Amino acid sequence: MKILLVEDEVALAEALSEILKRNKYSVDMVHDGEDGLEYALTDLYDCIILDIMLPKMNGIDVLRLLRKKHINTPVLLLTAKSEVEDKINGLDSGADDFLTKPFVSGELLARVRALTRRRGEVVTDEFTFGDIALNKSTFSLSREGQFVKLSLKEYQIMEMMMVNPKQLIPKERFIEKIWGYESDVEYNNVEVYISFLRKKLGVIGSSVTIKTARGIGYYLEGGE
Amino acid sequence: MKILLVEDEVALAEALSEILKRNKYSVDMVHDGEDGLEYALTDLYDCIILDIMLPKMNGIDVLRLLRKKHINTPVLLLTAKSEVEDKINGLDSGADDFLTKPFVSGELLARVRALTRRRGEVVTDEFTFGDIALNKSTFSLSREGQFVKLSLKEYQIMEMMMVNPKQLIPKERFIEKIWGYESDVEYNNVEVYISFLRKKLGVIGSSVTIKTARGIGYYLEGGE
DNA sequence: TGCCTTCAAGCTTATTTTAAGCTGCATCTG
DNA sequence: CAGATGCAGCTTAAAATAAGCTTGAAGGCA
Repeated sequence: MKILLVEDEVALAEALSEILKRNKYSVDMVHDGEDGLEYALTDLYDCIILDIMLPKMNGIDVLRLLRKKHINTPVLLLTAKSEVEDKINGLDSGADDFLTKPFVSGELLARVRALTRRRGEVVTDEFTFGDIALNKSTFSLSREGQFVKLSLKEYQIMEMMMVNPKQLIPKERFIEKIWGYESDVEYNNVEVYISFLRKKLGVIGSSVTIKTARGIGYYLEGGE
Repeated sequence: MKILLVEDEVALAEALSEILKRNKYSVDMVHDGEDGLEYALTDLYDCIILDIMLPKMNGIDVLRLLRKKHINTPVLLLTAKSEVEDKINGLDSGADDFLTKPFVSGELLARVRALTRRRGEVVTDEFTFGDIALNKSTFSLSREGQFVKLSLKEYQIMEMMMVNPKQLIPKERFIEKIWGYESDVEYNNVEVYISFLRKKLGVIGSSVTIKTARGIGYYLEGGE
């Protein structure tokens, strides 16, 4: 998910970029309106965060030109407090949402999320390996139309293995990542969930199996 | 509102055409890729429904050629289940949306509506999913002539789920979007409204259900 | 007043954890 | 080499915990 950030206050820009990156977006950052326009015209972005007050060309004009050239990337405008007219102009020029400075990071993220979702494209929240697919939006495992629902922990464990299948994952790693470092859950707990998962793989008749590496951990196999 | 339907399975094509016509679209129907391309190039259509597997020329190629000739009519691609690669190819070639076979008519209509709306003109005030419709201007849920009124919060929650049904929505997301980021309403509040909505879905006898994903959130299911 | 919203409490149900007995491999010993 | 021993992991059932549901009541707003 690629975001273009157009903001001239360098400190703020850096901070935002940092927040976005930490949330798995890849961010391109420019500091004036002309650059913003040029980058945006590549139509490479899933979302554009655009300040209104910018050197060389203001955000509203950038937005207007973009829309004229049929770049319909969702745009989130940043406005200084209470510039109501800006908001109205922005809306008329094709902005999708506003954020009034100052704002908290959670709000920014929520809006970006909303904008990128609104496009309605296909959401492939799916990992696949061998003959199975792990679906994030329904927390289920499937194979050829057969489904089983997974519980949260089951899902997390399965996801870890499917991110890079065939990769051996030590039991500690599961515990660290899912339960946290200072949790004192026993290894047996992981074993229990592996057992649940094996059963569910059987239910949908998958050829994928969870292999045990004695003394170490688990990995996925099968599907070739 | 004019739609081009390119689908080689004649029975399916007839059925779709019937559904679309009943919803006030005028439909042209062709059964292979070459005809599809030729018709589409007239640029007469508001939306093209395009199967991928087609005789003479496949849907992806048709789409690619169209886009190359700057025909930007919104295209809804029909893919067979689990052809993930098709989806990726389709997206790259300029498709606007996908529908995976088999699908229900409500979903087809909703997507066509979304695609034709994107162009600007028509503003529908209804979301549909499965056998129900959510009416934006009357704040009501309906199924085959039966109505229930929804309160504001009920409506907002329902709308969020109907925008992309089957998509799991975390409770946080509801709270962020409906109550605001810094509100400290409890999760229980969402649960209460979900409970209200379930009751109202029951009242109109809908087959749509709100599924719980424990520890995460909710999603709509049903209608097939 | 009447509806909508929120909160709280008790209840129900699912998930998570613990614990115990079993299985099988690997090593040790006679 | 056979049998014994021990460890690691597997599986299951049951207990503990957590999440979610539903209802009723209180407060707010029109």
